[in-house]
Amino acid sequence: MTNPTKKEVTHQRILETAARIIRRDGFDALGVADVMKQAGLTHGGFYAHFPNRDALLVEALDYAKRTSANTIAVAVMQQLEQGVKPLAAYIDAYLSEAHLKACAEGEGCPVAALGSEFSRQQDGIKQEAGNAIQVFADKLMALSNQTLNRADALFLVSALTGAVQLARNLEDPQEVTACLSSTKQHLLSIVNRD
Amino acid sequence: MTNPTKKEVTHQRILETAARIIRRDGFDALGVADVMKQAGLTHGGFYAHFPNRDALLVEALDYAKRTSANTIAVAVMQQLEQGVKPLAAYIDAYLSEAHLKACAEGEGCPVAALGSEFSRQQDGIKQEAGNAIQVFADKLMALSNQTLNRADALFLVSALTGAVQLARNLEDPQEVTACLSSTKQHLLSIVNRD
DNA sequence: TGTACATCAGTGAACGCGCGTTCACTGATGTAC
DNA sequence: TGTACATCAGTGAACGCGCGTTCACTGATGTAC
Repeated sequence: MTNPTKKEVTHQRILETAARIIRRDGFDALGVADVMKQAGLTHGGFYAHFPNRDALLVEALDYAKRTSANTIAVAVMQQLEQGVKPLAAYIDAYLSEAHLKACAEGEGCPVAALGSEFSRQQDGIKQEAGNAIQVFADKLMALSNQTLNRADALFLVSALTGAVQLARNLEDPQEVTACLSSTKQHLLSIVNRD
Repeated sequence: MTNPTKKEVTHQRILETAARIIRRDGFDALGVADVMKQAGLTHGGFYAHFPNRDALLVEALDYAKRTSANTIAVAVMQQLEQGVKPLAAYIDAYLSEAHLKACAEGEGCPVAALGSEFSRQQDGIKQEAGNAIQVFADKLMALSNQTLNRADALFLVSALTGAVQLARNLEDPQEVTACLSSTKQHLLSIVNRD
């Protein structure tokens, strides 16, 4: 792990900016000039970092996948200290208002933020999306101490992402809470059956 | 119900085309010239039917909401004749490979097809989306003979749409089946607890 | 240590293209007498 | 029933604008001797 060059630092900053934009505004909303401007650069330099816009999208999704875990990890840690089981803690954190807010700001789970857009993107994005889902399912299985099988893990992924997405589309705050807590309750009761 | 004018017939055809495009390719992918061409017209005439592109998107989503039920209704009917309970039949049809295919062709449930895009669109779309979710939840409650409360109906909506979305993002056919059948199993067991 | 030159990272003007929108026009349908 | 005119539904050329991409250039950093 040698010191990163100036260019590598800039590259990371562009990625970080792009990862936020695609999660907050969607793939189509990302403009080359816009990303560069938000990263404090001018648009011309973009092609020294990426061959084209498509390549940035793929790298940005990968970056989002690798870093979005952090937001939730903090909340999980807090619960673990209180003796809550790891998987239950994760479910609780994923379905929290804090994660909902993070999503709106482009810092939440990319599967929830972009779930319905993956299938319309270039192959590279579809592959990254597939990988993100695998990683997500693997993490849930690991948190369950391997008591969860793959099919059930996929169910959990779909229920978690579906709930966050639906909650974001409800205007009434009471219904948002109802959707989140109802999902939390059902998933925990399934998970606690060991 | 008087005879529709020629213009009204054309208007419907544009809507039908647009409803398919937005569900198959997303809101951003809909181009005015493209819709008109697919509807057998030239782009110039568009503005005699809609004030602008945004207005078409809203009307098209409304149209999608009103008509997407048909695809599933057929499958539900078949099961009802075999004595399956209405809500169970609906869940089974919604999580079928047939519905997955319909989604890919722009004829499936708009909430599953566009779930992660609603929150980034104009207010009119957000309202239509909110309404589509309400209608969806109401339908599930009606099918359950009102044994389902609103919070649980919202959970079902999120789990159903989440599962279809996730299934569409999995490449491995075995995992697609695993995701769908695992969700089916869990939801039915929740629903059958009456 | 100082000078000359090469490389690096980023700038900003310019391009081509697609898309939403406008508008003058046309051919077909309907209405008045 | 036939003629004259108005309205309707759609056509296609043209516009302005934004966006992805290219490229000649610049100032800063590093290297050779």
